[in-house]
Amino acid sequence: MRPKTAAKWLAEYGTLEALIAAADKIGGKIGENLRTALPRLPLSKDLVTIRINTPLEVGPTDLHQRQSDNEALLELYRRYDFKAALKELEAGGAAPTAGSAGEAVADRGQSGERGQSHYSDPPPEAFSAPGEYELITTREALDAWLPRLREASVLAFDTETTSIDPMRAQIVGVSFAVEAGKAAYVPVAHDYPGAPTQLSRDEVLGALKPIFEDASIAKLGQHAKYDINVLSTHGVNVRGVAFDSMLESYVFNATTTRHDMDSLATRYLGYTTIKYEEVAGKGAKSIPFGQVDLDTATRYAAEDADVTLRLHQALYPQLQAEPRLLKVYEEIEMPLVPILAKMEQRGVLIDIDELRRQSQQLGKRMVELQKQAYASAGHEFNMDSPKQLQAVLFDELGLPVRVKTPTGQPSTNEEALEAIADAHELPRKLLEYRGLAKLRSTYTDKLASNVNERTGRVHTSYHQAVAATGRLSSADPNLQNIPIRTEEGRRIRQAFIAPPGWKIMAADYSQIELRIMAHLSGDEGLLRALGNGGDVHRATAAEVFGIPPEEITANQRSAAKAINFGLMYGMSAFGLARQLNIDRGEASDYMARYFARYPGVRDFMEATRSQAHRDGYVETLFGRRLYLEELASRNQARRAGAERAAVNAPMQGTAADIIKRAMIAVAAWIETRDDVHMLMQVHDELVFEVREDAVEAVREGVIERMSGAAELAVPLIVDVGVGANWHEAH
DNA sequence: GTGGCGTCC
DNA sequence: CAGAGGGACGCCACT
Repeated sequence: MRPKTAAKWLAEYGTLEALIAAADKIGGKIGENLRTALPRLPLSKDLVTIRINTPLEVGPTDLHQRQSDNEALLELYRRYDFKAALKELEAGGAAPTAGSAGEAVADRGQSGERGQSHYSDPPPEAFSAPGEYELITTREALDAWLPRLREASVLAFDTETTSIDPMRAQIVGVSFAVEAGKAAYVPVAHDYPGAPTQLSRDEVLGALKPIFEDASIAKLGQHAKYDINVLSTHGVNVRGVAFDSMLESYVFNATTTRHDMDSLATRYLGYTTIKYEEVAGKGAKSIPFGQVDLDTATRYAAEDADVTLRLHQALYPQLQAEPRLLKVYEEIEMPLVPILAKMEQRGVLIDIDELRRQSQQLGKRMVELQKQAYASAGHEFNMDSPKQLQAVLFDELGLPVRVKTPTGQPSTNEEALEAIADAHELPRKLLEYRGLAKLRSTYTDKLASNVNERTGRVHTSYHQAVAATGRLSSADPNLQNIPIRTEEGRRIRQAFIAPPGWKIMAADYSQIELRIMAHLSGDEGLLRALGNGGDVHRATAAEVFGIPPEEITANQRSAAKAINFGLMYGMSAFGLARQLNIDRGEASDYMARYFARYPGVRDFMEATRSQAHRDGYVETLFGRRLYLEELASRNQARRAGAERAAVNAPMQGTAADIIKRAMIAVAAWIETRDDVHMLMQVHDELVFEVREDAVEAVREGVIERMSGAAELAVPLIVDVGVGANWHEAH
């Protein structure tokens, strides 16, 4: 059950007056929909009427900041094609108004004309919170709410727990809001001296379960995946999560760094929320939420649900006004939420003994290297400290400084050590030590510590609103940067295992970003090189060097590969030269030949840059949008960086869209099977555990759905590997 | 909290 | 002329 959109309501009633009259007659119900449709309240006479008719008082957002109130009103009318009212307003003119809006208009001069006033600084006015927040501690009070929850057009909910790790969290209370300003908190496990009697967790979850599990009741959360996971560990399988204010903000403008509720409330509602630290303290002095007194807890928890609802009312209409963004939100991001939740809950089985064995081996070798390094330097020092390393290498040993850090210091990174490795024995020792130290601290030891004692698995968190391009990210632990390049690192993957009778299956897209570049650019040469199904880099080398593919040398192939990848990142001839360890002239020559053979690629990149400068954003194939504020920067380096990002984002972002679509298709297919689970996503790869007897069927089904996730001008090729562990599956 | 470094796609 | 490779997460040292 979705609320009607503004356009539908206005179409139905014809005039704003008629709509308001209808709202008056029916009262809250229409008011609810109206609020969803028109969350902003321009200070015009017409909309003051709405304000009176609805309890909502959302602060002005970007629309009002960058335009006068009357202009904002006009834009709303235009957006909803509300002709009669528009004419009326035009007759009265749309003179700019004074005050904060005027300042914002001035601010707009920097970027507004290029559409970058899409969002702006926090609005000056707050809505008049708090609303009516009810504390529920009796069965009667809870029962009185149940029908309201069922009948809500959108049910906002939130859980309060004992941990930010959903796999370990215990629920201490649940809150919900059904209309702005009307929210409730149901504590179930607050325990402190003098704590009032509360309903039990079992009784409350038992009463709410039919509602949470009813897919026809549209639910809303802020970062709902967390609450879905928490409720899942409590035996409640949440369905029907149709909205998530965090993802609405992310799709609306992914460039905004933070999409947490406090930031969003400030930004879009002009409202300062109660901070968690204010009620529970922070650091060593913090107390569990269950020890927060019920009055304070109610103000905090009910506000969470209330603000979530208000954010949705502010953000969702803005998405509705952008059909392509709305599609990304409704058809990609929201369907992905329960899928990611499931992957996180399932986790990946880890062979912890294997990790321990590897850790010991690494430690042994590190001690040897340490001794050798001390002897080589003539004294002991901390090999993990770049600062001490710098003193030993460049001050004491007097080795030449070939590479500097961005702050101008002599660098001790891999490139720097390689550059002086022939002049002294120490750099080699350091290089090997560094590699091993990295493997042990970041992978073998850390991964082992992340294994959940209850499940024997690692349960990563996939962050859905972090990467500006639309990619997912993974944390705690990060499963998207497990080593693969070197054999000793790659062995870490031997610890990612399947249970007895099951296999690990890894399915990855072959050169997906290159294929997207071919598709978006339409370059005939590149399309041909990718359409033939052969070795793309070899084919590129053949084109660039003008010789048959079979005569291409290893060096020529790797040069072509470096160009193929480098171009997608906006690399220059200088960068290519460094990458391939050749001189700049040669690198320029390669790139010139590349562009001569693939002129469509050059044109596409140039077109992307100019479109980005014109609009202030770039888009993926599916309409996901990335704003690039720094395109307008006066700082040349920043501007150049933004241009590279502008060229890269459509490819990286389209790849992200495609694999997300694939995940949705695959998840729908495997939903009714009990012989396969999707475990991991690593940008162009999906990893499953598959029962042995189902391997062939699943291989076929997964390839079909991943390949079919987009129709490009070149085929989407998927490679599949199967093995006892992730290492073998590649 | 920042800088340096290193892992992945 | 200067600067020169996109997007992440996380470890360690150091302030």
